[in-house]
Amino acid sequence: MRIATWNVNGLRARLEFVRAWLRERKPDIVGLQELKLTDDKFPHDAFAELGYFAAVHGQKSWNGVAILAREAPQVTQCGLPGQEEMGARLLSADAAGLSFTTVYVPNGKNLEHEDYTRKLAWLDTLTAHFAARQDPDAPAVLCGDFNICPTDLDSWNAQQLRGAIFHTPAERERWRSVTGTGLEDVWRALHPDTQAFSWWDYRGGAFHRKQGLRIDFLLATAAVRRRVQGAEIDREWRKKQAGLTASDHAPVWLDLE
DNA sequence: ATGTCGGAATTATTCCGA
Repeated sequence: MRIATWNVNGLRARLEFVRAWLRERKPDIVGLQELKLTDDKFPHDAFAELGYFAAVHGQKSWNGVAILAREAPQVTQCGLPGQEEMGARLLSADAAGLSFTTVYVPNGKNLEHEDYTRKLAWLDTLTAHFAARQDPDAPAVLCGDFNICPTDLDSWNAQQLRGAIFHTPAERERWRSVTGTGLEDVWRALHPDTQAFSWWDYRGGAFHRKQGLRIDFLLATAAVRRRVQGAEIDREWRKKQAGLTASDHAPVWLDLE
C-alpha cells in the first residue's frame, strides 16, 4: 500500500498534472494541500474516473485540503478545532485501516508578521489535538506541508537562513512537540544522512540550482512504522510534464506492507 | 532582477500570498 502527501498549489490549475501522477504512481491514499477552491468546485468525477473517492475541506482562493482513497474516506475531523479562523488546513479520515490526517500548516510569512505568532499557536493547537488521541498505538498518519525545516540538513543553505522563517528555534521546538506525540518522520528515519528537498521556489531557477527545503512530511505511529518498506520524495514530479506546469512541491510517499 | 506561479478582482492589469 502506498500513501502520499502533496501540496499541489491550486487543484484547478494542477488537475491534469495530478491525474497523470496518480496513473503513474498509483498511490492508495493521498493527502492534498493548497487546493485553493471551495468544496463545490472539487472535481470528484475526475478522480472517480481513476478509481479514487475524495473527502474535502476547501475554501475560496486559499488553503484547502483533501484526502483521496480507493474507498470513500470516513471523515473524523474537518478543521483544527479552535483554529478555524486560520483557514481550511486540517482534515482527518479513516481510510484503508489508517487514521489519516493531512495538514497545511500556516506559512508565517516572516518573523515580524503577526502570522508568524499565529503559526506557532496553530502548531501548539495541533500538538494538543494529537496528544489527546484515544489510542496512541493505533495506526495513524499525519502528513502534509509543515512549512518547517526540522534540522539544518533539511535546508539548502542553513547557515545563511539560520533564524529565518521555517528555520527558527521556536518552529523547530513545535516540530519536536508534534513528533513527540508518537509520530516519526518516516522519510528521515529511512534516510538519516541524506539531504533532499520537497519544495523549491518557482523564482530564480531554484529547482535547477538545488535551492530547496524539505518541509513536506509523512509522520507515522509505531504501528505504521513497522510496516514501512520504503519512502521517497518524488522529485521527478517537480518537473514540467508534457507541457503541464508542476507544483512548487514534490509529492512524498511511503510504501507499507 | 524581489527573476514565478495561482487566484481574485475586474476585464489585461494589478494585488496578494506563497
